[in-house]
Amino acid sequence: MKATQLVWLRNDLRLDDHPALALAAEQGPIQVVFCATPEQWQQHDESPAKLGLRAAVLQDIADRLAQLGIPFHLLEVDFFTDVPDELLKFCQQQNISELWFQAETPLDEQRRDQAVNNVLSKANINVHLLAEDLLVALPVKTQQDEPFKVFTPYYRRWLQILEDIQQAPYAEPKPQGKALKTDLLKCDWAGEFRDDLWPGNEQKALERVSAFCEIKLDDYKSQRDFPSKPATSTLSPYLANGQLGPRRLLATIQFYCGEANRDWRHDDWLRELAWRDFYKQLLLYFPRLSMGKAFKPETEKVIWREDEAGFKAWCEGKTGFPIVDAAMRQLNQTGWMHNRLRMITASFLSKLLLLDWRRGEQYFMQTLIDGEFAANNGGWQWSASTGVDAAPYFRIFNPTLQSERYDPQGLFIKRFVPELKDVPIKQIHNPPADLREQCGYPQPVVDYKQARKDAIAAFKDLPKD
DNA sequence: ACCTTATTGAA
DNA sequence: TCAATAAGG
Repeated sequence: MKATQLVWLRNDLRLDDHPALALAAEQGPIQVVFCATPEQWQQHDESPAKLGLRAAVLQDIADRLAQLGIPFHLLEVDFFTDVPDELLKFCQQQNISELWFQAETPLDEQRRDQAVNNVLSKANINVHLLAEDLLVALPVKTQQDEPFKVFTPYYRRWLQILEDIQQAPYAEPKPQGKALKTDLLKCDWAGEFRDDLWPGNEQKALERVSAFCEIKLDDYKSQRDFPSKPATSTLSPYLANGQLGPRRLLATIQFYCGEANRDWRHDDWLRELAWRDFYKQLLLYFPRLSMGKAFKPETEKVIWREDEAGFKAWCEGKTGFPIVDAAMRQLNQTGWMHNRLRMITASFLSKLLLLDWRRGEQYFMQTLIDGEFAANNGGWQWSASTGVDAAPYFRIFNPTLQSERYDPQGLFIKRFVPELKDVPIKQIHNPPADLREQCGYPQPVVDYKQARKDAIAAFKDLPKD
């Protein structure tokens, strides 16, 4: 009789392409557990939308596991620090001696996993802690054995390694017996989310990957920067909860690039997946990133402004800069924001309002359905010029120019800022004062030229540590 | 993964 | 006036 293998799901909520599930199932019959930690999630600013999607995904998994005859258990405690004892208790009750899970890189998660490893190992439970589930989980290091601090060289090395280690997606676990009764899970912590935009269903997520690669991969590079066009994958909410596995994404890219006779290694969307790996693995080497610290120590000396009215206007999409406001309203209404707009709004907060980038980072986490610590922190520090491979401090987005370039017809603005729906194209990017008055649209909260000068001055001559 | 300003030469 | 280009934040 083979020993029962317990698979602990965390941010990898799927059955397809799941290393821990697949490898555990080779060893014996499996059971699956998820441990909710709602207080901890709140401390980490996880948004209601993200938790809502998570609950839906868990229900989908529970139902499908029941069909396969695989037992699923939902545990709940308050904090990560409560998890080791809860898992130990569960293993002892169920007489389980093998536990499988995949690493996560933020510091609190690393510490939780180490504690689980210690507590369960002491109780003679074998802990199989697999690598973080990235496309390239192996260390990607320079010739000097240092972690890369710039994306482009990281990406070159990453591509080389990826070619060597290419791994096919893992198959979904096989049926393990008669179907079990399905339970309705109790997830009091779940929040509202746009399930019309992101169904909490693994099959639909996988279909979206294929549809995106088949229809949009060719034009991704040329179209991705226009927020009014549906040119991006919109898969990030599924990546954040781990509803899609990285090998499945790579295999789908390779399949459709092959069909189109293109080299998958030059695919621009794959490059975005490399950014995801880049930011996640950085947390292993630079714990200060998980501690609210800037990557560049000298930028801790920047004196950020105190401006509650400005912050509130930014959050609510009432800054008087149409593209910024449209972007923030897209975030508030859907839980998602187009990537180009994330850069524009982050630059606006950290440079033009000169507010501490951590405030923007937090608001994004509290609102985004795809909020994910590594990428969110990485993106904000890039924008604020405090991070790895950061934009130079003087690289400040001009919201009006960005708007003219990437929303030339004002279509995106009109979709989310209805006050401006009748404003002519020529004036939509920066309407004159009297027209704003007529439309009931706010005047600009900052003077762009002056704000730009102030931002450059705030960063200039910082003492090097 | 940016923007401004100065300069030049053409309309 | 205006587009193209270079330099520098």
